[in-house]
Amino acid sequence: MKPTNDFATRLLAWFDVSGRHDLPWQHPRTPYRVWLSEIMLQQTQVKTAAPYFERFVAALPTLRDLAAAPLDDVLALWSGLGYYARARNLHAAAKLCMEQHGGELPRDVEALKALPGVGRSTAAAIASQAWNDRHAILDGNVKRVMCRYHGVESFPGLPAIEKQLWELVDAYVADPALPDARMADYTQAQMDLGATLCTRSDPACVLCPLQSDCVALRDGRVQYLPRPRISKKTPQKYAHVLWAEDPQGRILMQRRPPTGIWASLWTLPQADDEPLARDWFQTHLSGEFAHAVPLPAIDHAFSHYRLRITPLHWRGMQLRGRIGDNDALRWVARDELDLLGIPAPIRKLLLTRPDA
DNA sequence: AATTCGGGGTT
DNA sequence: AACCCAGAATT
Repeated sequence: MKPTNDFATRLLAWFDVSGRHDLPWQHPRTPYRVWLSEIMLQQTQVKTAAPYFERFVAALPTLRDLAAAPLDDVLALWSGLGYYARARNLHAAAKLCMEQHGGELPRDVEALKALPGVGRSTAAAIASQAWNDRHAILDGNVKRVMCRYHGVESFPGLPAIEKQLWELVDAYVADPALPDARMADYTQAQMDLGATLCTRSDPACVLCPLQSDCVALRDGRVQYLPRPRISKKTPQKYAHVLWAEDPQGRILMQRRPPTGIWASLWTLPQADDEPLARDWFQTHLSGEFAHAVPLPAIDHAFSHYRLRITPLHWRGMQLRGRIGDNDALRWVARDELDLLGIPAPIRKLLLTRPDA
């Protein structure tokens, strides 16, 4: 626990030679693009987020554009990326910046943390990368590096351990040998070290600039640190979805409620079991429920439960009465699907073409 | 302090 | 199958 060595100096020297200098959000590196990238990269790998980032900034190049866009457009750009609260928070934060910060991101970590979707680490990442301000991050990469470098033998997600890790990174970032002008590089260097060298499995310790005083390497503990969280098995849940097409081949889509899983996204009408699916059908549609064509079940895994989705398909359906022309239930043509935020497994299902 | 939010990739 | 990943908000 001696943050008085040349941690930052060695890390920056390594970064200059071996860091990542061509990530999409680095050219140009504007506050808006840094912010967007940090939100997209929460619990998401660079390789996954990169194409979404390119598409997003092409459609909404500035914070002003984002604030002015309909939420449905933002969710459509996020569709398939997961953790959709990030998209809703991003949109709300953009509007807040328009009203309270003159259309710009605030250059202040406390104001950044007050934005929805921005916590302590993300605020520090934005401030350091956008303006070279002196703030320490503590993301998954830094936690892994710190646990190994200091030989932390407890799961880093525990509040007490996390507090200890924050104290460590705060001490390192206060090193006078770390120049103000290099704070953006320092933050990027830590993430690059964790993502490309000090990886979860099979880290390249032989190439590491910190190998001379890494506790885990010294003690042969690298492959055991950081310790994993205590696992518990995830429950199995079930859902029946109703895929109804009208005579024009349009699909009946329903907007999910603003809270819970897939909040505010568009999906097929869904029920917990088949009797409830029948009830929904008979309330909303005219036709014969028993004429449903069952399609193969889809197994989808979330982080905290597994979901088996059983689709039922009908053609030539129409709604009862006048229900349907509203913001939560409507017929959608196939070529309009790209304009909606749709969960990945439902989008994948709709792209298959059920047989006659 | 524990749970809730996705989806893709790795092992 | 289990686990992880540039975490934050909610309860």
